[in-house]
Amino acid sequence: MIKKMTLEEIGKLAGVSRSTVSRVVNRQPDVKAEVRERVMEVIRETGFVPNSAARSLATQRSGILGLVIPRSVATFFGDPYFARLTQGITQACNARGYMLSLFLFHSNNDEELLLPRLSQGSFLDGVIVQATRDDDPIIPQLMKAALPFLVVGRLNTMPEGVSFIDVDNVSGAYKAVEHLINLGHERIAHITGSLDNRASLDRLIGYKNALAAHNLPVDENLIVDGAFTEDGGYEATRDLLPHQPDAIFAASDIMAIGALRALKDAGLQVPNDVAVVGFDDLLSSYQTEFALTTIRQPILRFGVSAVEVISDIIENGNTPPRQKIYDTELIIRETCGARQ
Amino acid sequence: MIKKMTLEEIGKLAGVSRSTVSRVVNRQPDVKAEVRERVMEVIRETGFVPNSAARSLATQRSGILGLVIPRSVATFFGDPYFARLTQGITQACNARGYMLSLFLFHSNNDEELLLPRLSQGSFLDGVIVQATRDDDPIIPQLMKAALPFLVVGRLNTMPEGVSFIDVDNVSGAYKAVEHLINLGHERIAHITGSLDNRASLDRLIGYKNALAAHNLPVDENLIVDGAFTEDGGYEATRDLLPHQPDAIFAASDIMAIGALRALKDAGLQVPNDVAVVGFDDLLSSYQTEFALTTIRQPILRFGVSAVEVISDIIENGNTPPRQKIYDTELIIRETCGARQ
DNA sequence: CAAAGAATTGGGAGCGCTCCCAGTTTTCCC
DNA sequence: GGGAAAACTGGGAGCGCTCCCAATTCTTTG
Repeated sequence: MIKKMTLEEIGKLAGVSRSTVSRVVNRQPDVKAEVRERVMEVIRETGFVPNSAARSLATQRSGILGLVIPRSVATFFGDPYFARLTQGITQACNARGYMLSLFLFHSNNDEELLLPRLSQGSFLDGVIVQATRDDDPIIPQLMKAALPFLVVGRLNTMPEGVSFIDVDNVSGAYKAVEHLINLGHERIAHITGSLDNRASLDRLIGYKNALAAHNLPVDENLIVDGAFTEDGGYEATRDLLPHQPDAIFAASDIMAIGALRALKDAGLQVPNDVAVVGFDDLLSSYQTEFALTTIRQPILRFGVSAVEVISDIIENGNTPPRQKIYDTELIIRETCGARQ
Repeated sequence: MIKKMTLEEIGKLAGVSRSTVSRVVNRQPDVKAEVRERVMEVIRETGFVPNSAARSLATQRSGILGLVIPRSVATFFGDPYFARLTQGITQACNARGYMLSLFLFHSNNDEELLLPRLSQGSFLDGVIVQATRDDDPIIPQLMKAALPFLVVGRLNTMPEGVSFIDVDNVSGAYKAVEHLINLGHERIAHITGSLDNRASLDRLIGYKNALAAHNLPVDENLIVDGAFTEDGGYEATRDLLPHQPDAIFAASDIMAIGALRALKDAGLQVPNDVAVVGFDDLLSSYQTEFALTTIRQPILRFGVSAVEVISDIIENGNTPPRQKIYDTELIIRETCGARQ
């Protein structure tokens, strides 16, 4: 069991003052090399780590970032999206010396109780918030507090002056559909995610844009909601089959898997009878049964980038607001038929 | 934008001293009702929240718990197990007023750099650590630091005096297999998880115990490693089929899904030709294609309980070490055939 | 060799809170 | 109504650190 030391005590052991030890700990230049070495030695021997509360109090900085998952999306926390995002964020935090504090709101009550503590207690230097429903009070509340924050994803209508990072869902969907069109498909169906969600909406727009750009008609019978679940994708595909699509673009890989399964059960060949393209490319590690062509979102880099942006905001203020949109990448595997 | 206030300033506004405001904020009894009300009013108006660094410095308590995912298991972070566990933990943290700090170690370097800061900086009141490989240095390091901690899961050989909570994998597996035996099955196969893992090992023991208790032979051909993945379960099942099992107990639901798929592809009926039982019951929300009989682990409650135990240790010390083992529950659905 | 300048070091003050103790006010009871 | 006890309140000290400024030591240079 290691005794907790103070700067003062370390100083005594090394025969210098509190201030000098502080300089050594904080890597400030004005210390004679020989003295620095002596102090470092004592620090090494004692395993001294400065008290973070005292440091925060003195510097008005905590070195802690918050990751806030609002109530309205906390139920999706099991989604691999969050796992990856969190991995990216922690990776970047570790690299930059930030600690990460996780706020998963389960109830209204949680939000009401925690939000003020979180935004006012000067416990956090900045916050990364997952985008939520437009009418969620979190973002307005965060704006009122003088706390730097960054939204990951977007709302349908984004308040003025808010920093965010997001993926270009419109162009991602466009790429997927254009790829199918280039392969000669004409009756391209779309399985959407839940449409209360900006990402789903954007992917739908991209789908329609691509059809329009290639003079293909939009057939509403070929657009079905799959609710972002595998079963939803399965059911949607069953509904789609009577309308004879020759390709399906699913707004998520999970739904694409459901679609593939439905096609298999219906005795259809992929990609010969029906081609399939998904969206996300988050599943690769879990699911290799199908070699799914998909649109890759760089979620890991996304998390890393979130930390970079928020720390930029912390250092330099939120003007102008940072608004970054990441590109997606078409990953061609086998379900689209391009590899035959 | 709300100005950050101090106790002193709130006191001035309410016409009382710093100390009285402190008493009100901390719900101490010795304040006249009328004064208390006046102070509360000012706090409400100003949205005052006490500075947490100052409070931590004075009380030597941070109100923050750490959740540590060691490097050797961080790659599994996408597993729904962690999502659920984290949900349970955050839920309990929110309820008890703790903040949660997440440490996901990605590299050796992360561990070496962060562990001392984490255990010595008096930044955390206590730590919940996911169990890891036996030779991982985290637990020994945590023992050396004077920081309360609790292990979730178990190592193969658990150091003396360490507190942990775990699920009774042996009896869970026993229940699953006994259920199959009671249904009249005799050639019961077992798809194991990765065997470098205590949980897999324990489930294997439970499987063997149940066979032994009912005088059934252990046939090594009926025991195959499925590596905790769906594909692993699929492959394992293909390897199993030549040995004609009449039932399969998979050590995780994911592997059970793989098994079901393999059986389907082989043209076998479930449960008539082969019965299947899984383990976990964590997938229900994602996957409803098969009504899988399984052994439920109460992971959510597990997370909640972790917070309770660690805060008990924080308050009352780690003697005697807390060691709790949670029971599992057999969930009978359709793949076992009990419902026919 | 002295004076000026640069490099290094030490110590006071203060960050905002809690805790303790010494007042001060109120209440109670004979 | 007076004294003791109870209830309440205020202010000093201190938590361990950083930041600033003054003091000291070491270099340089004319």
